[in-house]
Amino acid sequence: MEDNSKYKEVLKKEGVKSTRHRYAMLELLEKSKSPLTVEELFILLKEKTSSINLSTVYRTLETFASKNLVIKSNRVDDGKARYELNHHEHKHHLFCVSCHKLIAIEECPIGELQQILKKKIDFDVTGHNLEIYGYCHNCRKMER
Amino acid sequence: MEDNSKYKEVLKKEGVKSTRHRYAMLELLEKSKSPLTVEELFILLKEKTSSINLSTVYRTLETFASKNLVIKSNRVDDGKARYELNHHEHKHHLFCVSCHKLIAIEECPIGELQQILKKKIDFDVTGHNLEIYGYCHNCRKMER
DNA sequence: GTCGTTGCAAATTCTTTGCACCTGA
DNA sequence: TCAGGTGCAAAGAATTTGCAACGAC
Repeated sequence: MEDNSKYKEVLKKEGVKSTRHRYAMLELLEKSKSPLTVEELFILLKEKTSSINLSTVYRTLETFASKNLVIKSNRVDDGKARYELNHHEHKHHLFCVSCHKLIAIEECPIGELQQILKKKIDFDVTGHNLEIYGYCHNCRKMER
Repeated sequence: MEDNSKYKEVLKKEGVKSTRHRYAMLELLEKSKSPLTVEELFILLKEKTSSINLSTVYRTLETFASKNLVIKSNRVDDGKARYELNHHEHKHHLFCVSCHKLIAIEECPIGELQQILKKKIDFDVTGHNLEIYGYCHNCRKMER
């Protein structure tokens, strides 16, 4: 028996119904180390739960996004939207332009710049968005 | 008679053929103050040149992007890719969330991070994109 | 003449929608 | 009960592709 009380509470707070599909989606998104495409999440859901429809995944993700439970991004340039749980924490991702893998990193080089901007031009940074492109370890090996 | 010699040279350097469609595309992209969707560019092209096919626009933009003549981005969350001329200048922008002013800055905090990523996880950075949000000098004053 | 480029139509891929049925509150 | 959630099939939108004709070099 899984403990879905945490998710149940979250969903209730947002005024949407609790269903096993939604628990599963939140759980998978929470587990995932990087943003998932709808397709990826759909496949994981089919493995995890009995059955689910693609439209349901799309619709539910849209619902979640409108409640700010998840963050939708089109950052990666392959025409697929990606969703991640809104942890309200700070993380950036590396995107491998060869294999399309996303790698989360803890490093954030903005902090220092933030101070500089404040001093230099009195600009008060409230947020930022950083995307880094390149070749991951594996693809670098293959390119050699 | 238009002077396309500039574009001709660029195209030749990249080893692709020079055509009037391509001149028109480069010119329109150069004129545009903001990245264009394929559709937008297509409409402008139809006004400008006699006729052109949508697939040609798609194919040519892809060619240009692969030669780094243009930059493709999916920043805007409407499922449409946008293209802008690659001016090869490295600059970031501060975006004031209050007055919507864009401020260009020279500072770039990525260089150091790039080295770290290479050493730490053998990730080879080829590009990045940084957007910084906040309140500019003027709007800060008003907030006080 | 050759090979890259283009037009056209059809195919693909990602996403959305209409409608009937189902289910949680 | 009953409004919101879901499945299914079909529609829609953005983008890609196959192929024949065309045009730059």
